[in-house]
Amino acid sequence: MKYPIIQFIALSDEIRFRIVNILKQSNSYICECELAEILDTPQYNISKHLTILHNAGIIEKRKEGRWTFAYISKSLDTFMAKILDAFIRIQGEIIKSDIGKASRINNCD
Amino acid sequence: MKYPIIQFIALSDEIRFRIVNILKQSNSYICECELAEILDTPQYNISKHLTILHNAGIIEKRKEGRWTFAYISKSLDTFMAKILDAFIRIQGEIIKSDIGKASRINNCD
DNA sequence: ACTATAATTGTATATTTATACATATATGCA
DNA sequence: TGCATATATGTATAAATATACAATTATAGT
Repeated sequence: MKYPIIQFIALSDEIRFRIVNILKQSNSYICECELAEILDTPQYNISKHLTILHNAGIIEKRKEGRWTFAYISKSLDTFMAKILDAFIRIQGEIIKSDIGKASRINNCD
Repeated sequence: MKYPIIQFIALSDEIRFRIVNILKQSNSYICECELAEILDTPQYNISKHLTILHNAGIIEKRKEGRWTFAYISKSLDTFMAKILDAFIRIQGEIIKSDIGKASRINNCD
């Protein structure tokens, strides 16, 4: 792939976009199993989507015991963070849901 | 589709991303046949991709005689324009090509 | 060691998407 | 009218992607 569209590909799937939205809006790191519950999809599905998001540099993973927590990449280029900020803010009306269902959430830092 | 990912889908294809890149960097409107030449792909392919980009609100079309000129949507939400600006600028090193091949180009306004 | 939970990975299937091909429409000009 | 150019569209195929299923690894607690 010659052109840098990997981030757009990563965000062009509804489940992946919702994952990013949840992580961004909650400003937390959330474990995989929790995402599976919130998004009502099998855990292996989340696992594969997280890999795609991670390869695009959008999220990071942190393993703690049995859990793998995902969070928005801190080393994410500023521009990409701004893109996500702007996009989520502007489209906010439509994507307000998904937040508030999570219990196994930790604040970042 | 519940979540607003239509723009990401539109930009997640290499040919479509290159079309947008060409239109943005040239700041012009370019006819479909020219895009087909530049991108070395059949005309019907460009036609279908332009439809997808148009439906996502990213480009507009203007018909003049036999030609259909495409250009970056002027009514495009500011945030989306900024997203594209930022993305293309930052990734610029990789996507400098494609520009300069076009002959049937008109300046916007 | 055993069990339960969380995550990962490989493969197979289903779905989606892009492309190829054929054809149709529309315009401009001789 | 006839012909060339530019675009659009319907359908079929090929390619890519997401999902389902099965099996495996890893960790924590009993």
